[in-house]
Amino acid sequence: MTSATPERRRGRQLPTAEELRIWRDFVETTEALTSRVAARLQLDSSLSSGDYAVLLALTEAPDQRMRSSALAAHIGWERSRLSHHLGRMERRGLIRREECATVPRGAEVHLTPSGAEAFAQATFPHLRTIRELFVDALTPDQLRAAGDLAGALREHLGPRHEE
Amino acid sequence: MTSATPERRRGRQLPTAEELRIWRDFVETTEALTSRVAARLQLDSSLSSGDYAVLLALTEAPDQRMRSSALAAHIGWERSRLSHHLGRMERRGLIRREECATVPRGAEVHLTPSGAEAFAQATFPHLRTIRELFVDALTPDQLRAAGDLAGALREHLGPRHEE
DNA sequence: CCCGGGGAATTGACGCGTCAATCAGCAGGT
DNA sequence: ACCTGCTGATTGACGCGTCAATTCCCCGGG
Repeated sequence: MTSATPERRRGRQLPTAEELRIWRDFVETTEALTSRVAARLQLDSSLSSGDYAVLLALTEAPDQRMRSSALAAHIGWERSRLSHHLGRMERRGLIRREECATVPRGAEVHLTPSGAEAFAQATFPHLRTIRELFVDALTPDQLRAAGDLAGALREHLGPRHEE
Repeated sequence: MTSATPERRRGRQLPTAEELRIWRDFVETTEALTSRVAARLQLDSSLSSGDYAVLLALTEAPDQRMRSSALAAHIGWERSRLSHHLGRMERRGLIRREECATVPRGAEVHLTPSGAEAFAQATFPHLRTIRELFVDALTPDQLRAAGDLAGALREHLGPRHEE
């Protein structure tokens, strides 16, 4: 029996129809939102969100360069993902990879002038998009709630980081 | 602080640092969440979220079959995306495509027994995952807030659906 | 000197998404 | 009949992600 103890139906049973509805709504909406933001970024500047993340990190890095493993850790990507992405970005001239003197087998990622330029051009419209599609959609309360939500979800997620 | 112009600083300026922080938190967290849910689904049942969405729609469809355009509309996918995905699913024997008698050039997507079976096996652990990673992470208030948020964002997003 | 590890990074295969073409039938108009 | 155009669906090219090898180099033992 599925005890209807007031305190705890959580943790044992399946989600209710209402909870499920919220889940689907939530997922579909955030997916739509991020894909719209990404599409605008692409239109405005020919950069993907991934490009933007990399360029942002490099722009803020001392000397606009970074070891690729440090970069991966910084933006929370898997190494191989970054490697593939850097390959594509290098072809487009946004970054450059150089052998690193200090570390054996260490690659250093440099921001090129054209990469810096692309980032500089992109950032203003991108921030505006975030405001238009996210911030402006929400009341101050809802915005706070979004922050809370993210915190709660992340906290719940973080611990059990692998089985 | 952000100018408290009575009228509403919305729509003109860039997001504040705080708003931006919330945005990043929100996006990163939801991305982590959905990718974890997808990974679990994959582990438990060898289905991707896309597979699941398609199988769910077909399972609920009268006669477990559906015109592919209707299917695309139902789950909100682009036609070509669905086409690619159905190709992959057909190779795995989850669905079957047949020429549709009534409509010229119309393809009808059928759920195969093995597709139905896979869905049946997948759904219970998947719902449990949703409860564990999403519902259980939130208080009832936060859950409601998530629904509100989705509603507000979707509403703001929906109108200008494309130019 | 050779050999087994181990860390840093890359590579390849493959699934997944998007965009832009393309194709097959079925209008209508002239 | 012959273009024009429409809708439904597929295809190809390419970017993106993940997982499982693989490479390179260095280090510590034997």
